[in-house]
Order: sequence, then structure tokens, then C-alpha cells
Amino acid sequence: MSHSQLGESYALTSVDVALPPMERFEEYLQAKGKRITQPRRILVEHVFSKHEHFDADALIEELAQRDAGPKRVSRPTVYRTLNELVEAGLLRKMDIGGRAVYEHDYGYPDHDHLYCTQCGKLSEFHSEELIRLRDAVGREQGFRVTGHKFIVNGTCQECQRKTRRQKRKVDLI
Amino acid sequence: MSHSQLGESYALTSVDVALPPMERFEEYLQAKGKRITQPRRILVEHVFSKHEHFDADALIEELAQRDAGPKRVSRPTVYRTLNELVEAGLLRKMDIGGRAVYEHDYGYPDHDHLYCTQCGKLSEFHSEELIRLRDAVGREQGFRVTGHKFIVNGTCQECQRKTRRQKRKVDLI
DNA sequence: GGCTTGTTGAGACTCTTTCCCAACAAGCAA
DNA sequence: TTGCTTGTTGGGAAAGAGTCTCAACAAGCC
Ligand SMILES: [Zn+2]
Ligand SMILES: [Zn+2]
Ligand SMILES: [Zn+2]
Ligand SMILES: [Zn+2]
Repeated sequence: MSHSQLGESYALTSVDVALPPMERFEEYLQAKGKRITQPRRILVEHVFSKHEHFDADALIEELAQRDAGPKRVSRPTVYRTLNELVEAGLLRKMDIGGRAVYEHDYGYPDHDHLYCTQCGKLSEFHSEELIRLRDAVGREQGFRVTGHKFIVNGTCQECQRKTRRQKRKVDLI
Repeated sequence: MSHSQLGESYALTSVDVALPPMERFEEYLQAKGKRITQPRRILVEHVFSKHEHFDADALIEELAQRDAGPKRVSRPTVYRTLNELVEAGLLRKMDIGGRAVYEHDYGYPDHDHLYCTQCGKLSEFHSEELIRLRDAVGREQGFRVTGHKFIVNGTCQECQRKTRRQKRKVDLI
């Protein structure tokens, strides 16, 4: 009997981690012979101050507003550090409509996304059944699975309401 | 009892279509008040002459080699026509590593992909179970599902062999 | 404090895709 | 067929995302 038959829950369950993100990153930097610099600290603190999906541009923008002066982090450094954070396993990177979007990986539960094509909102869910299915396909094809990207496209509840309202208005005319 | 429990087959089953791709495209063009032009014909014939995953650049290259002279199709026209073919439902577009990849949609069975991160090869599979799962998640979250993108990352059989061979060599040293 | 070496920021550059526009050619009607 | 109207094409410029170059800078270490 599969989990989904029983009504698998798609809610996310939180994950406990031992170290704060910056300390975890410092471990990674040390292991790689890299340095713990001011820009890297600023960026990590900012990124992990809230759970969100964001892109490089938004981050550059936010950091610019936060510290306009000499403490600002440059565009190349933002891109470089984002890559390092992905490499270090602190961030997860995904492509949505040809644009790179990042989110927490370290300390945040595994999940996939529902993408509203009307408003661009991303919502999350987790499914063990999906993992099982993925691994079964890999096994059958002799493919060694290391991960996946799964994005469900459609219309979120809010946008559905909006659309219905629109439609009602039109019907009245 | 779920399909996957019984050992769902992930093979693709072919699809019969009434019209050749170009005629199907002509219907679309007509419906949109667009014209059936030489470049559009050349491009569609070429694209549907073989089943393959391809990107805009490869297509531009191939078309350039095929007709070097005045019959060549320009870069903007390739991009424009690819968009029209997606719009018309003849091609499907996906993003892999931040780059747009196209493949047949019209007359080709629905499927998802295994992506080998070593060699870049794409292999295909189909799973009804995945569709059911996707729709179940949507239902639970009040999300109207219109489609999805599912890419399984990993290492293909061939690259696994190569890696093992490498490893053996190293072990001998 | 001084030295070594990784890092940063400014700006140039790459790559993919789109835009602009004058020349061109489908489609249609005479 | 010819001529007209209007959508289409191709060259080149431009936009958007991300990377590279390199001189000035600052961690880390003595
Ligand atoms: Zn929405
Ligand atoms: Zn997420
Ligand atoms: Zn491979
Ligand atoms: Zn495919």
C-alpha cells in the first residue's frame, strides 16, 4: 500500500541544525582554504535573516539599500558568493522561466514547488512518494539518481478567485 | 493499490496524429492571420525531420549549413518561429541549466527526463503515477494544475561505466 | 607591524534572446 | 498577371543575466 493511497501529507516538516549558517559557511571556507571576509559575512547574514525565494538581482538590490556606502557588496561578489553557498550546501539553486532562483537548503526541509504562472508565487510541498517514484525510474533505467527538479505549473487559489471575479463581471455586461 | 506498486512501466507509447507537422502549423498560422512563408516552412521541415532535443543555437547552425545561400534563415527568425511553434503546440520548451531546450510535442508522447550531469544526455520516461501525484498535491492546496517540469539529475549508465573504469585505473597505481 | 596571497569592485565582456526598422514577399483582388 | 496591403525577414543594435580581468585591498599568519 503506497503512502499516497493513504492520503500522504504534503506539509513540510522542519529540520534542526547544529550550527548557524554563517558558522557552517566558515567551516566550508576553512576546508577550502578560503577567507572569511566582510562581504561574505554581510551576504550570508542577510540571506539567512528570512526564508524566501529570491534571485541574484533582488539580492544585489537589497544589499545596496541596506549599505549604500563603502560596505556595499558588488555584483560580481554577490554572484561569486551565491555560487559558493550553493557549493557549500547552504543554498539551493533552481531555474524558473530561464532565471536563477535561490532559497535556503541548509536547515530547511526538502521540498518541491507549485508555481503560479499568473502571479509568479511559489508555494511548497513535500512528497516521499515522489522520491520513491524518482528512484524507481532511475533503478529501471540504470541511472544513478542524485537529485531532481520538480515544478508544478498552474494557478494559485488567489489568482483563481481573481479570475472568477473578472469572469462574473464580464457575465453581467 | 498504486500502479507503481505493481511495477509501473516507464516506457513511452507512441501517439498517432492526423496531420503532418507543417500542415498542423499552417492551420495555426491561418487561424492567427499569419502567413505561410519560406523560412517557416524550411524550419519546420528541418525540425520535424528527426526526433531530438535541441537548442536554438544548434538549429541556427544546422540551418546555416543546410542552406548557406540566400535561402538561409536568420537568427531572429529562428527564435521567432520557435516561439510560434511552442505557442502552436508543436514544440515543447524546457530550461536545462539556464538554457532553452526544445523537442517535439505534437505527435510525440508526454514524458519527463533523466539528465546526466556528466555528459548532458537526456533520456526519457513516462509515469502516470507522477501525474496522479501532481494532481493530488494540486487538489490538496487548491491549486489548479496546468502542467509540470520534472527533471531527474544523476549519472547515466555509460558515464557510470566510465567512472568505474577510471576508478579501477587509479586503484592500480 | 609587515608579508603573502586570496578577495574585492569597476567595468569590460560573453552569451542568449529580443527589438528595431527598412527591404521584402504572401495573400488577395482586380 | 499585376498591383496593393500588410505581415515577415534579416542585419544590426540592444537588453538581461552572469562571468572575467586586473589593480587595489584586506585576511590570515609570522
Ligand atoms: Zn497566483
Ligand atoms: Zn522553496
Ligand atoms: Zn552520461
Ligand atoms: Zn524529451
